Amino acid sequence: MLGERFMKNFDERVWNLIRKIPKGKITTYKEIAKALNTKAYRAVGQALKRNPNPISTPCHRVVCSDGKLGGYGGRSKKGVDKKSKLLRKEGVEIKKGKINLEKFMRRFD
DNA sequence: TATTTGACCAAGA
DNA sequence: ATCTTGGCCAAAT
Repeated sequence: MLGERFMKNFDERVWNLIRKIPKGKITTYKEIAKALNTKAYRAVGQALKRNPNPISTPCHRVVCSDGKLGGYGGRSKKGVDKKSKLLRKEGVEIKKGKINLEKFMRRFD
């Protein structure tokens, strides 16, 4: 994308994508990497952890490819619980700690 | 410059 | 269903 040309670094591209996820939808670390034409799944997680602005960047909408939540605010149980709550409040169903990806995934085609 | 560190992923000795 | 392993890549140390 031409718009991407002016992006500074990897982290910022990740944050920008996340801001596009609407309430009630989620995406995975892998999908983000794919959208950026890279295989840096892990680096995506790191980027979220380094998220400078949790207010404008809804990092709770990013989960693992197997439907499990992944981490939030360091990978404490408490953080994940919070992530779970936020998602439910937005309408995302979570059964047995997992999300139905088919149903809630936001794709970046 | 080199090594270490992850909020990951997929396959399975 | 859970755990281990090797691979992956950018940032931090």
